[in-house]
Amino acid sequence: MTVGRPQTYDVRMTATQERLPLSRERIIGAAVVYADRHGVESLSMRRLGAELGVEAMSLYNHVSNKDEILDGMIDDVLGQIPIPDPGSGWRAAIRSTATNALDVFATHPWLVVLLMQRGTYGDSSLAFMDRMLGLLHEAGFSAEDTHHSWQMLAGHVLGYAFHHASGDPEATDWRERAEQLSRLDDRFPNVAKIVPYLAKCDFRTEFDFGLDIILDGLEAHLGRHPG
Amino acid sequence: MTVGRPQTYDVRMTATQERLPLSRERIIGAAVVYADRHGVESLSMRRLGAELGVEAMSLYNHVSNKDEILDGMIDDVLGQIPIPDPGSGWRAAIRSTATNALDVFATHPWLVVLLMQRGTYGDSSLAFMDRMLGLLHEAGFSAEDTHHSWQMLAGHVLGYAFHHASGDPEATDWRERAEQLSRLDDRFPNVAKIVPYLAKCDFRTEFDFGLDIILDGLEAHLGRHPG
DNA sequence: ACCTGAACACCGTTCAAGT
DNA sequence: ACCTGAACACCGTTCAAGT
Repeated sequence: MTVGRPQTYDVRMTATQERLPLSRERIIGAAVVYADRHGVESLSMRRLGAELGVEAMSLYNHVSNKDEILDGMIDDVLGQIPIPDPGSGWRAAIRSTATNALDVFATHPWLVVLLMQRGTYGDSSLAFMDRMLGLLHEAGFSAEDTHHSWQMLAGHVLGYAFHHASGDPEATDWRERAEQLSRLDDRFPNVAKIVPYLAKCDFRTEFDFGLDIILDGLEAHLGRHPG
Repeated sequence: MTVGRPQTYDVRMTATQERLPLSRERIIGAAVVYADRHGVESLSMRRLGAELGVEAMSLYNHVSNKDEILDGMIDDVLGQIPIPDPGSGWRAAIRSTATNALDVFATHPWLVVLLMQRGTYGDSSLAFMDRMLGLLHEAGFSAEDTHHSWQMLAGHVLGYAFHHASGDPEATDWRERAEQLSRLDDRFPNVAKIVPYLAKCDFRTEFDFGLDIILDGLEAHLGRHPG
């Protein structure tokens, strides 16, 4: 906070020194950081302004809407998903991209919330989708099967991202939840039976289990219906 | 509205006649209807009160929170998913249940939003989950694989429900979106390529395509790793 | 016992006013 | 050109007051 503070006692000086000029990027960046820390639901123009040392209304000089900030946040983190390397074969490329995408969803749990609120047809979503579709089409899938495969893979990632993000972030974690569930032996016996696996099982091994089944299925389908 | 209205000109009389006594069920029922019609995001205590011909504050006599209403809505619609018939084999039972679940998500697009906000470990969610886990376990899956399979199926359903619910409900539908997308030929060529299939393809055939791949994969896995 | 009006602490957003 | 205070129409929720 006080790092780089100039040696002067003029309060206005230090204030202006510490306050970089506002900009669209700085606002969106601050919004991402805020949402990572406190969740999107508590992100408000007033609070975001305070975070930037500025009144809420100042934000409207660089951004026309709260929605524009939200869309910007989506673009920001979706852009971080690495571009797949098609050289190593479609299956490996798809697999690593799905994993990378899940990583982004895991580090920014608000992403899946915003995608639902704001839709999945923003520019960065489309760009990402386009690369994946291209990969599948080049692999030999027909146009229709390319679409089906994409939907399936997207469904898998979104489903897991959803599951990971669901519930309020302040709430109990997996282990605590498992404790609660185990008390419900008689009401939900089958749930109780898998609680030990809930507790020990890694989220990502689950994801990979399903991902491999999907990839196996798609590969087999491609063999039977080459484009 | 005016059905069964008594033949009197006393305004207060007709008002009290038309207004059934408030109750938790009536409030939650009205909330479901309101959300179906106008979306959850615009559901407020004041508006819900108005819908019931009552002031917003009256609701607090039958419900302690807005959150209690939201949880009640989830319970209400999840309870509608028919219980699977295990007699016809696990695969058929799972398949029909997944389809029935998707139907519920499709008729109540707000459900996936609320599940994300409120978490997936409410009573009705657990009850549904317990039945599915039981089905899989009886089919011969190990406890661990039962869990994996459930997660995968839930991921598929939630992923598609998510995709169906994403974007604001007032927005353009599939065909209009496809029109917009087709204008982006040069920026997103691969997206443009599958637009015709987007437009004509039924949401549910997509879902079934993926569901069958998942079921095939699980069946094969069960053959290799019987519980 | 149930309903209500006023109030409180919040929202997003507009707009005229300041520098 | 950028920032701000006051204001508007909304939130969920509380509470004392009405019947």
